[in-house]
Amino acid sequence: MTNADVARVFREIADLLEIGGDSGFRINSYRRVARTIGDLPNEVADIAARGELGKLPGVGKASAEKIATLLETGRLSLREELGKKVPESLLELLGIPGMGPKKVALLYHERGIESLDALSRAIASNQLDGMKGFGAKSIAAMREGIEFLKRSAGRTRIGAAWPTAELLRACVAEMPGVQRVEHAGSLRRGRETVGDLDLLCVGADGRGIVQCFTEYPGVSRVLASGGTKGSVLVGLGQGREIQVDLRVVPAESFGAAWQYFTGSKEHNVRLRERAVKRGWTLNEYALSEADGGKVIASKTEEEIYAALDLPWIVPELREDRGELDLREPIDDLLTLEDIRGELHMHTTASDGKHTIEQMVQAARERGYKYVCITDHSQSSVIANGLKPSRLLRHIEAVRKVGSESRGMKVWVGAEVDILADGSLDYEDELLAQLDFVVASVHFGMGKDIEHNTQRTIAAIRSPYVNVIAHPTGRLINKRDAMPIDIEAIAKEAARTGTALEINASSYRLDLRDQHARVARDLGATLCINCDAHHREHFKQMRFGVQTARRAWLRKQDVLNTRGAAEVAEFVRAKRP
DNA sequence: GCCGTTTTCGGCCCGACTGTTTTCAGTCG
Repeated sequence: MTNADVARVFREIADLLEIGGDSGFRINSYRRVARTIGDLPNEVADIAARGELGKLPGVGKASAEKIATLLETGRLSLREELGKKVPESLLELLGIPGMGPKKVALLYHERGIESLDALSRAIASNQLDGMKGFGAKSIAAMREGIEFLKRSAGRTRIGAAWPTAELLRACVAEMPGVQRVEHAGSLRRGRETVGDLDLLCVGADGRGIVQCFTEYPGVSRVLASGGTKGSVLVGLGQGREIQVDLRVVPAESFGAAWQYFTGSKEHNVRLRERAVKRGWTLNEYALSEADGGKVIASKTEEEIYAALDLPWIVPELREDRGELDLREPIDDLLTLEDIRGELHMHTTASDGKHTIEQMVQAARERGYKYVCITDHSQSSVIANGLKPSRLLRHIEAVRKVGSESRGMKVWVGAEVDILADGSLDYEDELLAQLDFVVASVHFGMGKDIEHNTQRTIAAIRSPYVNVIAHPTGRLINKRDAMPIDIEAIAKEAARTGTALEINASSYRLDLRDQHARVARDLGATLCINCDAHHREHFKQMRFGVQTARRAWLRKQDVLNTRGAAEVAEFVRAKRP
């Protein structure tokens, strides 16, 4: 059983308990366990084998036993009993916006509705008419909700959501009476996917601004529209939609509101607990004395954190992953401005869209000090990988561009396939002619964790390999990460002086945040690359940097924050 | 079910919007 499997079982238990009307606190603890396991960078089975399940946050004696049973037998009696009490297909009904456990239970007990299809049929044949709590508007909302569920494929890649978010922010900024507007939610925290978009604005006439917002031309449906809050659906293209929430607050509440709507939910719960312990209460308007007492802080996030004896915590860290235990802010947390070059990109020599000159020019326009051209190796046939003879000519071509490049170092490298047995797609004699080598797996990812790990470690041990690119091969929302032992890989990378990539493409973001954090903790150097196949792809660096910040990476942890001479020294130190 | 600077029991974060049960429960974030 993978971590995701264990997490799913705990989530399903929580959902089923909720439909059954169990204690909210008990339900929450199952959700907490699901989240803890789902977030783990390493295998929960290894933690179980060491007898350390109870050390995980939110995992007590009862949950530890359930996890162990699940890992040993693949089954859990509580889960199976709950599945017998009510049909499992009820879980899919919870996905309908506006539909919660109480309504699902009511539909099941009073009308025997067990699935999305059954609900669609019941609505179509007016079977819900006269049901208590289900008026005409509720039924219409359910019908549209089912349609939305079919159109939306869950969470959206941050790269797909970002342009729409920026457009909406600019649009709200132009509305009459709006003084300030900012992103909040998981977009601001830089998560790899977002569930919805959150905008927060300062303005006096909330109702007027919300009204104006719901009339924006891109809005396909208005979900809610009140005096301080509006929710709408906006098209993302290709028939996909995303929910966008706008909150309007007075200027004096902006800090409290921004903190509140940035989340994460878990971070906020911890923060409010901290407030309660001091006899205060924290909401989106202010940190204040309990029972409507005087306001302690509200204007800025900094004031609120300071009142709770905390440094201001950067949004990417707000995940309840230990950031509230920090006494001091992390020095030198990586920023976009720290990035001085890119070491993984493609040209028309393999499957890129631009020539060497065009890619170099695009990097120059971003202010980079160096680039490395890394086209595909011969085994990547579909990507027009280079046979050795072509590579030799390509090396000459890149060196020529480099010799004519003023103020920016141009290196020649390759993205070399790691073959099934861990060997590389070019001979050492050829690799030795390159300035820098990126190695990666492109096929045969379906193997087990032991095989994948040894395959990657074999590549790390080559004296010519400088970066392992997209180490798990995942494609967000498309292909799962291949299982790897990140601790073993990170230790070997640290020992040999090999960097591990955070691929900044929003399709990949690989290593992901939690993996990168483990890698850094074990002493490995990270390297953030856009894997650009088009000059526009350089813009994805912001997502890679946010992922790195979520991994608590500092400037010194990242290879391409260093100068060209230091990068060259990183290579030289590993060569024979 | 979890947890502890109110520590082994008794708490566990907070408010907006909607529909409709006309005083509030359900859902959401």
